[in-house]
Order: sequence, then C-alpha cells, then structure tokens
Amino acid sequence: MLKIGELAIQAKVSRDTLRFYEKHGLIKPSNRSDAGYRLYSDSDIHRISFILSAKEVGFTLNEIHQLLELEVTKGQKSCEEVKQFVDAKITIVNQRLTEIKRIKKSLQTLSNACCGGDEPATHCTILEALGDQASRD
Amino acid sequence: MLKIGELAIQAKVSRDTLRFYEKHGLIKPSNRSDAGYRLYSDSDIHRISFILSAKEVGFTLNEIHQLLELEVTKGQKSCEEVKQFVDAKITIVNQRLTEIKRIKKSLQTLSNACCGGDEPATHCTILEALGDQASRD
DNA sequence: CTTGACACTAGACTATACTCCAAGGTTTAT
DNA sequence: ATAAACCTTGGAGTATAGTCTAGTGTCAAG
Repeated sequence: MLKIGELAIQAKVSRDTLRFYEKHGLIKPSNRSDAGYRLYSDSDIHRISFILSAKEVGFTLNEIHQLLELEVTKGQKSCEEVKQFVDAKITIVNQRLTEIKRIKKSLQTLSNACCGGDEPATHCTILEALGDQASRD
Repeated sequence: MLKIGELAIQAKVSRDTLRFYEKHGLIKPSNRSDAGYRLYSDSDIHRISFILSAKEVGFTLNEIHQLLELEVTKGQKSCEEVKQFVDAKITIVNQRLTEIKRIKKSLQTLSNACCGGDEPATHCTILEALGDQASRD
C-alpha cells in the first residue's frame, strides 16, 4: 500500500495530478487509512503509466477514461460494442501513426540535408523539407 | 489570393483559428486588400497543413512556431544550432512513435482477444491487454 | 511532546488552444 | 440600392489539464 506521495514518485506525476485524476474518475485508491489518507496498490502504477502513455499519444483524459471504463462495464456492454469502440480508436491511432512518420521524415530530411559544417542555415526550413512529401499527396 | 474564408475551407480550419494562429505568429497573410481584408497565397495552405500535422503529433503551437521560425532565422543561426534543435525534436518524435505503437498493439490485442460472438466483455480491459506488454518492460 | 514532512479538502489560478460575440465596414447578387 | 454574406477588431467565454494556496489534520523522529 502506497501513500499518495510514494505513488507520485513511482509514477512520476505530482500528488495534485493524482488527486485530479481521481476527481475525474481515472483512478481510485484501493482504500483509505484511518486518517483518511489515500492508499494505493502497485497496480495503480501501471494504470497511471497507461494514462500517461495514452495521453502522450494524443488521447484526452476523457477518452482514456472511456478506455479504462471498459473494465468497469464488464458484462454490461456486449463484446461487439467494445470491439467497435476499440476499433474506432485503432483507426485514430493509425492516422496519428501515419502523421507522425511523415513529420519524422521531414525532420530527418531537414537534419540531414542542411549541414556540411558551420554554414548558415540558408536552406533549412521544415516546409521545404516537407515539400518533398507534400508533392506526393 | 485567397480571402480568409476561402483559406479556411481549403485548410479545413475556422476563420477564427486562422486569425488566432496569426496573432501567435504562426501564419501571416501575404498582404491586405484596400479594405483591410487578409489575402493569402496557396502556399499558406501547406503551411497550415503542416501546423495541423505537427499539432496532431503532439507539438504545441509554441514548438511549431519554433520549427517554422527556422525559416525566418536564415543565416542568423548556424546550421549546427538548427540541426541540434531538429534532432531534439526527432528524439521526441521517436519516443512518441514507440508509445503509439505500444498503445496500438494493446488496442489490437483487446480487439482480437475479446470477441467470439455476443459474449459479455468479461475479459476486455485495456490494462489486461497492456499487461502482456508491460511484463516485457 | 513538539517540529517537520506529509496528508486532507475546497477553491482559486494558470496555460493552451480555441470559439463566440458585438459593433462595425465591404462586397456581391438580385 | 439593399440585403445577405463576407470581412474587420477587440474582448469575453469555454474546455482541457493541470497547479497552487489556505487552512487544517496526522505521523514519525529526536
């Protein structure tokens, strides 16, 4: 059982963020101490790690909440409903994946094409680097 | 030369968003009509498309501004400086790429593993799906 | 047995990225 | 020539995701 400060360190977020996530239904302490202190289990570290990953990938806390809710609605939602919801998310993730690869490529073009030595960056613009790809649209 | 409403349609953003981006230095109309109307060139469509892509990938408007600024600082920043800045962004993009693949995989696990027919989604939780991967950390 | 580090709640404040509104001027189609 | 549809600015309002403060309570070490 971890107190909020301990979990905060493990999960690399602030205590306030943990309380904020709780207020918005994303996490819930396993129980409370006599004094009312939140007590978390180790599995909460993974839960928060998931929240942070999903956030990084561009999901809002609301969407993440829905994803985590799938756990809670056990037996209430039919499998097909869950599948449809998740498949919709996969579509979004795929789009984002395409987009991020495009950006990565142009950043790499920019990084590679621009330097020989300490020359001024006369031709270094992302839009030029991206231009190679834009013409492929 | 496009008026703001025309550009808005082409770039699939609102007029307000275009004015907002201008206020924050991300775009600038090529010139103004006699009446003070903003007039944009076709290249602005690509610029906005870049902004939207970069945003989707998780860059803030501030970071995007910096990326676009590389164009403006021609000859003032040495190539090495630009390269370092861009390489730092590539590192971030790579991290995000890893993260998004991880999430995608667990969403797919969730989608595949959970359904045979209309069974209740008893074992459908992302955290379980993610667990397979978490154990590989 | 008190001091310092930590916990609690409630609510105010911040940053980011829009989005909407008011009050007016311009353009265009009928 | 007039109404609809567009443009202008400035400023207010919204949603998201925290972050900070105040006032108070708890616990562990010296």
